[in-house]
Amino acid sequence: MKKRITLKDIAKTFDVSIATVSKALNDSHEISTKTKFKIQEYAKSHHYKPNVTALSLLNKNTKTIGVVIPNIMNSFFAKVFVGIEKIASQKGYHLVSCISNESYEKEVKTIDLLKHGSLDGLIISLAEETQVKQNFKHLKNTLNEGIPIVMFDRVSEDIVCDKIVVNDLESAFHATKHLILSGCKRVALISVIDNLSVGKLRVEGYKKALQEFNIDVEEKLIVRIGHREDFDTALKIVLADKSIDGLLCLEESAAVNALRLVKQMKYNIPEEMSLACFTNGKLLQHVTPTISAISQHGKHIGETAAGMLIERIENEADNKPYFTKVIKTSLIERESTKPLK
Amino acid sequence: MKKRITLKDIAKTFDVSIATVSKALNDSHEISTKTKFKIQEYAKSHHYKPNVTALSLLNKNTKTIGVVIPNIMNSFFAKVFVGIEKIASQKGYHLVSCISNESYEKEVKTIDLLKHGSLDGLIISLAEETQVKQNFKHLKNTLNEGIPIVMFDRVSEDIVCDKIVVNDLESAFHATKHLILSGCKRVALISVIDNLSVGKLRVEGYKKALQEFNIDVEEKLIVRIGHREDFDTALKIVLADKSIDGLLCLEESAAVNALRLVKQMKYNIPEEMSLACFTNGKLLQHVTPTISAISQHGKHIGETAAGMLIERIENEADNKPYFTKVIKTSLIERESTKPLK
DNA sequence: ATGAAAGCGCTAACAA
DNA sequence: TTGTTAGCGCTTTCAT
Repeated sequence: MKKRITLKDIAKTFDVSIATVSKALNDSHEISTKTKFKIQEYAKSHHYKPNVTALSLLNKNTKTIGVVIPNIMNSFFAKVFVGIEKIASQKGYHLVSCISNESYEKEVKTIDLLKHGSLDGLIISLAEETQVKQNFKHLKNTLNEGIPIVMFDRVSEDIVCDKIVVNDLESAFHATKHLILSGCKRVALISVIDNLSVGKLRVEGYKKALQEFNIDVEEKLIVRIGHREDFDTALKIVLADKSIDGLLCLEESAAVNALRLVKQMKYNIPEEMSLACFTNGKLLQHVTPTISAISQHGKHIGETAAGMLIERIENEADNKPYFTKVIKTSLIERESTKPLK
Repeated sequence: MKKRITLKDIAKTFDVSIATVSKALNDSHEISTKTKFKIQEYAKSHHYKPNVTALSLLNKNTKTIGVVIPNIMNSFFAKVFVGIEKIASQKGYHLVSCISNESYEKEVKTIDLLKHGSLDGLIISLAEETQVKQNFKHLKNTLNEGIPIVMFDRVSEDIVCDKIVVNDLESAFHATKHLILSGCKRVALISVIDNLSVGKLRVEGYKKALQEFNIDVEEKLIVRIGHREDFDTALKIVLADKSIDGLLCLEESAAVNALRLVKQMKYNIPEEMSLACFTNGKLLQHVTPTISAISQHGKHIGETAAGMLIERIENEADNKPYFTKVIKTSLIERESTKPLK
């Protein structure tokens, strides 16, 4: 291992003090032009670069942001990550990333590991298990140590920090309303994320829309499917009720699976069965028929999150009040829903 | 910002030296049981955790691996990332990740930034632009500074380090052979990645298979489509030749797009037109008909890469010869190809 | 059993 | 204009 060159090495070469070299390289006016020149030349030709660890220790900042994401194979989170990465790298921050895999333990472990001196801030969307457990000590500790946090999507009211969410309730309200206005008489809701804050909000929005049209909320039309249960079986039971003519799925994979089943059952889509879902992933544009979706603008969420966090990190002193930013979703109409007249 | 507690603080509390506290917390036998006990208790109750930056500076390691990936929205790279993350976190390493976005400049910039003291090793798949430019100074410098690199998938012979690739040539050979054996008379190849090392190898494999069956290689059946060109137009021109009855696509998105066009043209799939492609993403299982694919086992590649790198980092002294590991792909047959008799 | 001192690589206040 | 010193938080010899 060829050792990297340090200030000390340069100092020895020119028989000057380390401080002189430091100042010369920082172009200090205290140093003579001649000395500066020769030192800078030498440093450049020897590829001197300051050791960032030493600088971190000195400045107590690491120009590093931690990103904790439940699952990178989920297109929403992947998009958010892209957004975060874009802004962070623009502003000269590194990303230390962890995939919590929906596990509380992994989330806690990483954050614990990260927060001790290697992190200026944290961006996180809670693991499912964490939202179930409702145990947020690890995050509260992090905040207590002065490390700012920005939460997105899966957030918790218990944690006082900046947040970015979409208007889940309103989006579900809007999508349900759209289904009804397009002619659906009985809309069922399919949730495999009833453990999540966002899942619950979406159910609320669905109910609200029904109420607006004076349609009774039937609990049996709200299908909550756990990880252990068999999705196909659960859905088939519901679809035994032939009067159902609309499906609101709370995320992408449920929609794609539901589509497969509905096609199997020989429904005409969208005439006899309409489908809409949350999260606008690639899949939805490529299945047949294509599925209408609520886009959460993941990349934008990521960019906003990184922006807010870096703002917070670099203007710590300001002590601005914490803020929750709501990103508006958009409904993208495709073949699985009837157009409004 | 509540300051984190340091050894100094503890030392002051008990009126002992910093060294004593350090030893006590490391359970040194040099320290009396009594002293150790009270110091450890105090540290625990005050949530003392050593500052990792200070330790990094001291130990010259950061327990951090850099990961440079061209595009995280690509399911192959996402899978690799998951694999890397799994092993790295198991072994106590953090991941600093960068999305190069296929840009040479971004790749160079990040690596330059990262390598100065904040990285024990690097895992990278080259950006497209880097493979075009064939300029690898940034990587050679990194190696020269003693930072080990593991390259995967898009590698270069110019860089002497550990590598992980799939048997691209052989896989294309096998897939083409499969198409021919299943009855295809004229197989075309669609590449939107002809700039990449892997793209070139796959073309070789395709040619080799034709030769094995004494079929003339027709250059016009090898369709190379650049980013600027319109995929649909280019493909339609080729498909004007109605005798083509098989398509080997070098990656997922080309296959999905080709499928769409072929369906538009009212071909029966797979009878009149068979389709197979590289990279086994989710999309392929959800389109109609489903598309046969060559799985590169991305997660396994990631796991292997992380394993090799950490091995290298932790046993630097061993100076083992560099090694290129070849991961065997598997062909997953779906509806877009005819079964072999 | 405990402490002093040096050092990891760097910056900055203060001296010379 | 240059150098000395102290210090960021920690470990590790080498005294005591």
